[in-house]
Amino acid sequence: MSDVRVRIAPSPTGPLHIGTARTALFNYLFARNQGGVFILRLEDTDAVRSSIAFEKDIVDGLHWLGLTWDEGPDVAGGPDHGPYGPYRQMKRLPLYEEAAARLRAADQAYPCYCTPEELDAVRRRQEAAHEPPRYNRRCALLTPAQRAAFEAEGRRPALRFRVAEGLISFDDMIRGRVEIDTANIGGDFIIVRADGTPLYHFTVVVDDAAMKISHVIRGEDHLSNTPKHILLFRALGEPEPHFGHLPLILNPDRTKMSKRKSQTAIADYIEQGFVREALVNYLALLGWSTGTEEEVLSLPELVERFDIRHVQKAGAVFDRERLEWLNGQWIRRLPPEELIDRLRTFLEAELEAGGIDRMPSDGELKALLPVIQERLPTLGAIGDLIGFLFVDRLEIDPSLFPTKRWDLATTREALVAAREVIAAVGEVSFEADELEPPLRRLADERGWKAGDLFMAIRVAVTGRTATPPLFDTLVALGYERTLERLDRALEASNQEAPR
RNA sequence: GCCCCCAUCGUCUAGAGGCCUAGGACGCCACCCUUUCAAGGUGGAGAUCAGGGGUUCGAAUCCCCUUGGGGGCACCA
Repeated sequence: MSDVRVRIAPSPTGPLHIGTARTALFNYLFARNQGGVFILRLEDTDAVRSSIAFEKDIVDGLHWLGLTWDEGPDVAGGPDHGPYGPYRQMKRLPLYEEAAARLRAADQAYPCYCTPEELDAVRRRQEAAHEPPRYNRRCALLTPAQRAAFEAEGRRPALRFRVAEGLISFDDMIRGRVEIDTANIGGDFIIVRADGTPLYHFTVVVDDAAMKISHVIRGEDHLSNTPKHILLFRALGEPEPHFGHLPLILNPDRTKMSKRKSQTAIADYIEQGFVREALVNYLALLGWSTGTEEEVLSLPELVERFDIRHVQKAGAVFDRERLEWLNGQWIRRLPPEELIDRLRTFLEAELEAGGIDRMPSDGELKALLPVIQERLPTLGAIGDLIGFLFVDRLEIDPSLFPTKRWDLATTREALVAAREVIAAVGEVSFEADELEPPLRRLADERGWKAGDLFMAIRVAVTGRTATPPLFDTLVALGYERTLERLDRALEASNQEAPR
């Protein structure tokens, strides 16, 4: 085993985001490719916004994607495992307190009595003067007496980290050498709130150090924050990890992907019937490529080929069409039993929503599978595809009758004739191969185009113009119901246009 | 505003100085297959490699500038 240790550190302040999922995936691919360790750590120090429901969404979502981690919590709200626990920041408070005390004792951090309102006013003034927002260091050199005076006022101090002057540089695994002057990072920053809870930039460093994280792979939005982290690692006397900043996932307008402009919750993709194989495959190829022309790759294949040096530097627009194409690819690759298994949830939802009146049996699904597997862009499309087979009473949109190329009289005449032919085939030999020849013959005899006849039957028995192949559909419907629906369509069309 | 990052078809990308008349995929268009819809097959349109300067015998590839885009600058993560 290598000494590679990477982590995904989501905060349970929202549902699992597509960007978080991709960052998790890249960390996972890197760890597995290198024979390293992949860790899940929950950054829940924002007590106001964090919730167990979001934690569940995140943990479940990562599991759903098929990612496995070696250390951390396995279940929302449940225990965690691993030699560097606990893996929830709110349970690591003593660690941060200890680290903060050390920085405080070494005067690398100092208490700041400025109120949020005061800081806001300063920031506003700087903005108005076109100056970069930056802490004015009012509390940086307070005397004990001044501190006592603030305390007497009842002010509770936050703890601020002293930012040293100088140039910070590091070799980003994706971007190469990056240099940032600490004069440009906004001045001394707060590491512990007035209420004693620690802040992100601080906890992330304390934990990455404590958990011996070797490579920090995260989104590019953290690139500018990296000097803060490096400064903290140094102040704490800890070795710096390697950093790698992934390109951002973008909205169609090329801004950072957001809930407002894109669908960002993994749960929504799951609910719409995207399969994990496709989502993983797609996300891996957003910002990375194998360097070959391979496109459809499983998680193990991705692990095998992953190379962080081939990760793109520029942001990547999320292309839902391409995801859907990949989803179709993977649905077609699923073993039949597996597909049926995954379809069940979606059929149940369809039943729940009243789209169908009964659940198809496994046998029925299995028989239908060959014609639906290549027609499903998402699992959620199943109701649309075959729902008409499982409704008790079919409603036909009157605008579909007569069919496009025929008038009502011809349509009705055709249905009457087709009903006779189908009835003559009989229940025993009700098979696709038995149905097609006589119906073709019928069209021939009457001088109709077979396609027009088939369309009339299709609309009559399914209520739709696009369906799986007609004869398979009729067989799935069954002898009795096919005749019944033909009769009803004839009745309905009669009422529509009485002659 | 300041700092940082980035820049190849509409989109995701291949490209590590000559293999590039820039390749693939999605999407789009046409044709084939075909009872509809898909799937599949074949072909096509689509990028003067953001622009301009260098370096070099030779640049999409290296350097600089410009332009454009993005991100960061919280007692959020």
